Amino acid sequence: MGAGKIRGQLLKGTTPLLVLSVLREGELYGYEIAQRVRERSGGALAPSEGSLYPALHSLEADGALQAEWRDSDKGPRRRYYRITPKGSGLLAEHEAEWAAFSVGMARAVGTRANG
Amino acid sequence: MGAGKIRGQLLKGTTPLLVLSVLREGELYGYEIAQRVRERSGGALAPSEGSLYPALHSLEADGALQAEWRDSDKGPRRRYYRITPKGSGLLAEHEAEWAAFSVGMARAVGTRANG
DNA sequence: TGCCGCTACCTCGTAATCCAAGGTAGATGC
DNA sequence: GCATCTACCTTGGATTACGAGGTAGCGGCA
Repeated sequence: MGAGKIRGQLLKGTTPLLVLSVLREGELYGYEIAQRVRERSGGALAPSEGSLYPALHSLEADGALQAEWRDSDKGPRRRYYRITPKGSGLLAEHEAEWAAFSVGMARAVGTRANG
Repeated sequence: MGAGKIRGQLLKGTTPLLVLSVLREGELYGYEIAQRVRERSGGALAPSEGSLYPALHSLEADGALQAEWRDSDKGPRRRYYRITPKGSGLLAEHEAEWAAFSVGMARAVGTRANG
């Protein structure tokens, strides 16, 4: 069954990290963030809108993101998100936490451990 | 290490994988499983009893674990858990899912921890 | 005897947050 | 008008981690 999307509990807590991480590239709007995450993860990760938009609002409320409405030539207006200095700090924290977690999992599960 | 245990949402969905993984070594009882996970992860992961015991019961109900009460020389009796063939299959699935998730995260975030 | 601390099991309520499904709305094509 | 695509947003149900509390046996200590 190969390349199914990851769904369910594993994604919990990673949405802010994914959002902040893709926004490091520059400004993006919500719909585009979802596509970018899916692309960059090779299709493995695809946070749904029901979790993406609340996460964006939460990050904006925390001051980690700065947002702005802009009209589009075609289609509805878009809300562009940009990472703030505070967001960069938060990203660093999330990255460190993910790294620690990932290393801990690798050791505990040990499918490929050195010892 | 032990600077900070991973807590909260990141652990979601990983408890069955961790339990099955440490039980690959052989029979263990619940309290011991928790200690083993903590040791093997270098202190990074420490599922609490409030999540460990429900997970054990759930895995046993699914037929992934086989359990047996035994008296102890000192202290209360212990419930020893052993992994079943079905549990081994489930472990393989969880490992594959974790691997896919971990790789997807590494690609999306750009922070590699293992492999 | 009584109390405390350790091991070892279990359950409950709260909190987080994911997902599916549905809703609003503009632009385009038939 | 109606369907379709983009793009935003909300709601309700489900999963599950955690803290706090409970039951119990054993040993140490006064």
